[in-house]
Amino acid sequence: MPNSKAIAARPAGTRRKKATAPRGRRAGATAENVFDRVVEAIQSHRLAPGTRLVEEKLGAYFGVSRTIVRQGLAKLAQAGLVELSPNQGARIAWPDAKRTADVFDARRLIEIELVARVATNASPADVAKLRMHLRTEDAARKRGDRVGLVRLTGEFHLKLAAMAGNGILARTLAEYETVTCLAILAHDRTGESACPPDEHASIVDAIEARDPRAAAALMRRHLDHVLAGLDLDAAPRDADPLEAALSPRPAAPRRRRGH
Amino acid sequence: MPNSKAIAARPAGTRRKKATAPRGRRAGATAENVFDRVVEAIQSHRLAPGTRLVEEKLGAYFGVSRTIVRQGLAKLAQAGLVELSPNQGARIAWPDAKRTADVFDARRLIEIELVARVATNASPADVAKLRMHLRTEDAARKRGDRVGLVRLTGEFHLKLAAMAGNGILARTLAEYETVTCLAILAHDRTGESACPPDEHASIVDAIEARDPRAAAALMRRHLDHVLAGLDLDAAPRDADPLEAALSPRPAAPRRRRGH
DNA sequence: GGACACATAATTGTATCCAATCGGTCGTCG
DNA sequence: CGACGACCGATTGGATACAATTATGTGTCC
Repeated sequence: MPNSKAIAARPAGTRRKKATAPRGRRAGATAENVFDRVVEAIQSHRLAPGTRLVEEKLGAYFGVSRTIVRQGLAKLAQAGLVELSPNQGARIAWPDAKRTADVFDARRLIEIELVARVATNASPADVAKLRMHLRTEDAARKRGDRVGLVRLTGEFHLKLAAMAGNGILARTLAEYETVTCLAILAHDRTGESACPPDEHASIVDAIEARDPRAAAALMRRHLDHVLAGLDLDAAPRDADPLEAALSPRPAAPRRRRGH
Repeated sequence: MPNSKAIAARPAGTRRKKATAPRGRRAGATAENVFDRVVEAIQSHRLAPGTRLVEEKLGAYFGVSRTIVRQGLAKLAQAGLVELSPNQGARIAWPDAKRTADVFDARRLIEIELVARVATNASPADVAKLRMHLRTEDAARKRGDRVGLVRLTGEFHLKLAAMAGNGILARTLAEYETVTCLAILAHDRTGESACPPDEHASIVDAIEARDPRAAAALMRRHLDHVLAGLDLDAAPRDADPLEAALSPRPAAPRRRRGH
């Protein structure tokens, strides 16, 4: 029996004390929030594949009602991050070998094309943005911030995709990216299989040199390397049952969207 | 892949009379059901882009509670078929020119590759299945069943994608397909822009001949033709407000699929 | 000791209720 | 006569209550 309430969950005035009181919408306690936090927890290796997600527990952790949790879970399921079986609740998905291979195959197809386009059309500003990102990645690496690094290396691919100008493909790739993250979690053998250090840099070099061929080839090799780092035969291992995996967030980057 | 359960319109009596009545789960009255029926209504041109979808109305039509309707709408929104603005409810999406172009771009990228793979690997059984499908398409065309034809031409692409063996890409393509359908609805100038009659057949020919290059080229041309048939400058026109578009049994005969 | 049957607890699924919000209407005032 | 503002109806957003279902534990019988 976890110490459910223990988490100083909501920083802002949660105050759900009085049922008759402002029972209306609480800003910030939305389904996207649940989604983001679970995604982040996955990326941070705090939530392992296979973990059971009980609605009420999640609600307690996040300080929201089951209604909201449910919406979040639905989104997560749609994104393929969570598996939702009829009367048995949700658990973090465990991408099997086939699915993992398929995702990488799909990414290869899409990203090779996108990076070539970027290499063809990228503005100096774009290149600068990528270089800046690389520096951030390096900083995280130096600092030994593995969690941050995982997130950042993922974002690199997303930024690249966004530069290609096709919103739909970028969105699809974002989905794939998260599943990739999950697959890495489920199948990494070293516990360390983030993207190899310099490959992103080489790709940016090729982009700056306006060499689509090279950029495409590098991207392909890069993805192949990441895939090669996985052990697809790994059997599902038991997951810690939610525990305090989500509760005490260290200084949260917390995206404050809208404005 | 809509598993249309051929919903017999609920006997309008929504029975919210007594709370003690069979308030439990009614098989077949699920969120997927709502999703499928709306998708089908879109494909059947019964629901035009821009149509406002009022939760309670939908619920009445489908004989389900708002809870279920909302789940369905959430899925539709996730799939990009419905736009969900914060306090203003849902309406059928109206893909603008950019979005439409992006979808076609994405489809080109993916389908060219997939069709080439199929042309490389297709078994005789696969080819037979495609030929069979072509016959069904032809039958619908001969019979003047435009609604059925729209659905079938879409399914052709889906079946092809499934044969390529990558489940993820097939799923992504399925999403794109539905959005394509929406775009066609929103921007067609003739009211008749289904896939040109013989192009599917040529593609199958190329597959049977095991000529990936040709298959890819034909697919590209095919998609370009469909896109060319659209008038992307078309301004949003007002949509009939849901009307009896979905309701029990208005004008539309047929439907009643399954058995 | 093991398997089955039943009671019980935990959890999910759905309906319903109430507050919040939006859009429009009407009335008042400048 | 037009503009602004307060009401009102319609509709969405969210929490909760309760039914349904699955999971778990216990006792009995073989």
